[in-house]
Amino acid sequence: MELTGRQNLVLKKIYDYILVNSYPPSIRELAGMLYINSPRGISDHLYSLERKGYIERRSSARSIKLTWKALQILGQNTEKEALYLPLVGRIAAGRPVLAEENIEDHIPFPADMIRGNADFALRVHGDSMIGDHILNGDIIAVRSQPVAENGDIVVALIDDEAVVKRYYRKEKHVELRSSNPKYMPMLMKSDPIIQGKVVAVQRALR
Amino acid sequence: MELTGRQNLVLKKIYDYILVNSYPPSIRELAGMLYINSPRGISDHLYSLERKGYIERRSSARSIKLTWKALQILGQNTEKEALYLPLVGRIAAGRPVLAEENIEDHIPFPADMIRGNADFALRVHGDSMIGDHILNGDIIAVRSQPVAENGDIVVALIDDEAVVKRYYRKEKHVELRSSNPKYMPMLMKSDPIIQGKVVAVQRALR
DNA sequence: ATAATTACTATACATTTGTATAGTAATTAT
DNA sequence: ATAATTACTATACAAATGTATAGTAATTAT
Repeated sequence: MELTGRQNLVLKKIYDYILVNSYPPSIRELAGMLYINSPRGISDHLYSLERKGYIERRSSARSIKLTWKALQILGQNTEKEALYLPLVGRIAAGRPVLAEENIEDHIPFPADMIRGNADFALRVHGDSMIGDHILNGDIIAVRSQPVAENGDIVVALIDDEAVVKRYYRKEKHVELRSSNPKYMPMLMKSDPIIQGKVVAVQRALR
Repeated sequence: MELTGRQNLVLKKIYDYILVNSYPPSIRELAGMLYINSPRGISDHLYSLERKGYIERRSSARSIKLTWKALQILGQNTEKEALYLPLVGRIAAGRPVLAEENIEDHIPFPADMIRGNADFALRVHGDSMIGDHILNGDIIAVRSQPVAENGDIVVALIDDEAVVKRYYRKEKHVELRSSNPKYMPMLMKSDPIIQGKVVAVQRALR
C-alpha cells in the first residue's frame, strides 16, 4: 500500500497547507494548488490516501486528518519531545471517547516512547492488571483501535465502564482476562467494544 | 483586553475540538457544543475573540486559527506542564550524576506527577525490582538526595554501578533489597552512596 | 488480453457554512 | 443617565464545499 508519486505530492500539499494555515485545505483549494480543474480529481486522490491509511476524513468541510502513518513519512514526528494526550475521565458506550466533555486534562508522554502512536490517556482503577505491572492510579496511553490481537492489553467497554484487560479470541467467545489471579476471566458471548490498545504506562511513586 | 467567562469557554471549546479533530469547528458546531441556538451567538464571540487577539480568521469554512496569545492561556489551563529530566546514561562514583557527558537525552514527565521534585531520569536494567512493578527498560524519575528512609526505593552506587533497590537501615548495617525473590539482599557494612529516591516510572509496552 | 487502478475533465446538486438583518435583555463603561 | 458591550434568538441568503454522475486516456496488475 505505497503511495504513488502524485498521491505523495497531494499529501505534501495538504501538510504544507496545514503548517501555514493551521487548518486543512478544501478540495477546491487543493485542486488550485495542483492545477487540477475538477474537484473530482482531488476526491480521487483523497479516497486513495484514505484507503491507504494516510488520512482520515469525515464528510464535512476541511475535515482531513493526517494519520500517524502520514506524519511519519512527512518527517514530522522526529523533533517532538513531549506528546500531550487528552486524559479522558469517563468513557461511555455509544459516545466518542474523545468527546470534549470527557477531556479532563492533558498529559505529556515522551513522544519516542509512544512513537506518535497513541490517542488518549486514561487513569487506571483497581488492581486487576497488577500481573502486567499496571497498578491502581497509573496513567496509561491508549491507541484507538476497534480490534485487538490475542494477548494485547486493551481498553474495553463493559456495562458503560472502561476496563483494562488482556484480550483473547477463542472459537466461540472472547475472553477478557485480568492479570491478577483473584479476578476471573470474563467470557463474552458477543464481541466487546474495544476502545484501543494500551501502549505506555506512567506512575507516580508515593 | 481580557476575556469574559463566556468568551473563555468558547475559546476552550475551540481548542478542545481542534485537539480531538485536528481541524477547527464550524460556527454551528460550536453553537451546538454551547447550546446556543443561533449562529450569530457564536459569530459575536468570534468577533470578540478576534478583536482581543486570541484568534485569527479568514472568511472560509473552519478557518479559525489560535494565536500564540490563546495557546498561552490554554496551555496553562488545560495542559499539565511537562518537566524535562535529563536521562543519565551512566552514573560513576566520585563524579556528579549530572555531569554533561552523562546526559544522553531529556525525558518529559508530567510536572504534577513528580511535583517539581525530581532531578534526573534513569533507564532501569534488569528485573530485580519487578516486585515493585519496575521492569527492565523502564525509565524512572529520581530525586537527588544523599539519605533515605526505610523502605524507600533508591538509586545507589555499588561498585561504580547504579542500582535500584529498596533501602533498609538495620542496627549494624544497611540492607539493599531487590523486590524479586531470586536476588539476595545486599548487606552493606559501610553506608552505600545513595544518589536519590525514585519518584516516578514510565514504560512503553511492546 | 482484460480488468483494475491512476489521474484526471466537466458539470450538477445538496449541504454546510459564513455572513447579514433585525431584533431582545442584561450587564458594564463613561 | 446614556452609550457601549455582552450574550444571545430567529431567519434568510449567497458562497463555499463535499459528493455524485458521466465520461477519457494512460498505466499497472492479473
